[in-house]
Amino acid sequence: MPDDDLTDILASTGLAANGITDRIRADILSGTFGAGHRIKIGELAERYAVSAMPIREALRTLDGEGLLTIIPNKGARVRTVDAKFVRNLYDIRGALESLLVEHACNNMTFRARQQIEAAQTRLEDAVGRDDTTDLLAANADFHNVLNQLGDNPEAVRILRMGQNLIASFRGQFGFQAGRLAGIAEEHRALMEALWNRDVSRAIAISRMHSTSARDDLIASLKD
Amino acid sequence: MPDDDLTDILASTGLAANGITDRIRADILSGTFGAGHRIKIGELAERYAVSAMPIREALRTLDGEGLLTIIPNKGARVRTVDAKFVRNLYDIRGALESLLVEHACNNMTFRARQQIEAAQTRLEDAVGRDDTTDLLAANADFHNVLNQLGDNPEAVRILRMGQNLIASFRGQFGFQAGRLAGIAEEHRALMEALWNRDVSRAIAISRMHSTSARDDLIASLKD
DNA sequence: TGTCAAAATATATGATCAAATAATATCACA
DNA sequence: TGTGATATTATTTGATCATATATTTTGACA
Repeated sequence: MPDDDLTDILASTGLAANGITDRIRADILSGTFGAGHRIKIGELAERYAVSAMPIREALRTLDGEGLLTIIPNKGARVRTVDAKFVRNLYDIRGALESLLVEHACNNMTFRARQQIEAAQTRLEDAVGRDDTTDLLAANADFHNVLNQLGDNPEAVRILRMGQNLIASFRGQFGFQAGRLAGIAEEHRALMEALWNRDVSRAIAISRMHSTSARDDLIASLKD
Repeated sequence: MPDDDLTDILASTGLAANGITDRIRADILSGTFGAGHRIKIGELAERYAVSAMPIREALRTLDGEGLLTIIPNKGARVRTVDAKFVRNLYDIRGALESLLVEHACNNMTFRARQQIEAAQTRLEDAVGRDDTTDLLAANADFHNVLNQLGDNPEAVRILRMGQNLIASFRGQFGFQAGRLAGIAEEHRALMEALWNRDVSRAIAISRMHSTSARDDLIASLKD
C-alpha cells in the first residue's frame, strides 16, 4: 500500500514525528531553552519522563535540522533562533524550491496540473473562510505536487527538514493580515507561468513567493 | 582557542568524523552494500567490532546525509547511489552556492579577497604539479571563504553534508583529464565577476562551475 | 495445493548500567 | 591572596539486557 510507504518516509524524516522530538523542538522555539542554552540529556529525560535513549535520538535529529549543535563529549547547545535564522531558512527554501520549479515546469503533466488546480481551489476556499488549518493543508498539497515533479528527492528531503521548523513557527505566530489572499494570488501567477511553460518566469515567481512568506513570518515574529 | 571550536563543529557534522560513520559511508559508496540493501544493526556491529550503540548513531547521521533511509521499527535501507543521485546532490549544491555567492559578492571584503587570491594561487600551483591532494585542499579553502561570506551558516551546514558524500566519491573516482585546469579557469572568471561586483554574472559562473563539476564526476562514474 | 491464522524468529527500540571524558572544586604552595 | 596541580563531580558515550514490533515460518483448514 503506497500510502503506508509515504507515512514511513515522512516518519523517517521526522515529519510525521517522534513525539519527543516535537516536544523538544517546540520547547526550543517557544524559548523555554534560550539561545546557547546547554542541553543535558539527563534533564530532558526527567522532564519528559523517558529514558536517555529517545532523548539522544531526538537531539541528533534536531542537530540535523540545525536547531542545536552537538559537540562530541560535551553535549548540545541551542542555536540562536531569531529573525536572521528564519531568513536563512527561507533563503535556503527559496533556492531549492526554484530549482524544483524549474524541473517541474519542464516536466509538467496533465495529472499534476489537475492536482495543483484542485489544491488551489481548496486553498482559495480556505482563504474565503479564513480557515488557516485548511489553508496550510491545501498549500502543502500544492507545493508537494510541484516538489515531486521537481524530480530531486534529496532536495525535497532537505526542504522537509526546514519545513518542520517553519511549521512550528507558524503554529506560534500565524500570518499577517491579508497574507492569506496574497498566497492565493501568488499561486495563481505561478500556475499561469507553469501552464505557459515559461521557466524563467516560474522561477522568478517562486522566488518571490518564498521571499513574501519569509518577510511575512519575520514581521509576525517581531510583534 | 577558536581552532578547537572549529574542530568540534566539524566533528559534530561528521566531517572530522566518527570513525564508524566514515567506514559505513565508504562501504556504501564502494558498493559493499548494494542499492536497497537492508542494513541490520547487529550485522554491522559484528563487522566493525563495536556495540550496537555507535552503529545506531552512525546510521542516523547517514540518514541525515541521505545515504540511507531509516524506517521506524523496520530498519535502514541503502539508497540507490547512481548518476541520478550525484546529479541531484550537485544541483542542490549549485542552488545553495549561488545563493551564497550572491551575498558574498555584495559583502566582499579586502581580507576575503586576499584569502581567495591566496587559495587560487595555491590551487593553480597544484594544477601545475598535477597534485590532486593539494588542489582539493586549496579548492576547499577557496569555496570556504566564499561560503563564510555568504552569511548563511545553515546553508553552509547543508553544503557540508553533501560535501562528505562528494568527497568520498572523488576519492574513489578522481577527475577526468583536463578538469583540473578547468577548475582554475572557472575560479578566475568567478573572481573577476566578484571583484567587479557583477552579481548576476557571479551567480551564473557559480552555477556553471557547479554544473561542470557535476558532469565531470558523472563522466568519471561511468568509466 | 493454496490461503489464512498463529506461533516462532529476528530485529529495532527502550531502559539500565559501566566506562571515558570534560567541567568543577579543593588544596598545596608560592 | 593567587596560581597550578590534583581530586571530585557531572555528563556524555558505549555496552548489555529487556521489551515491542515486524517478518518469517509453520500448520490447519478449505
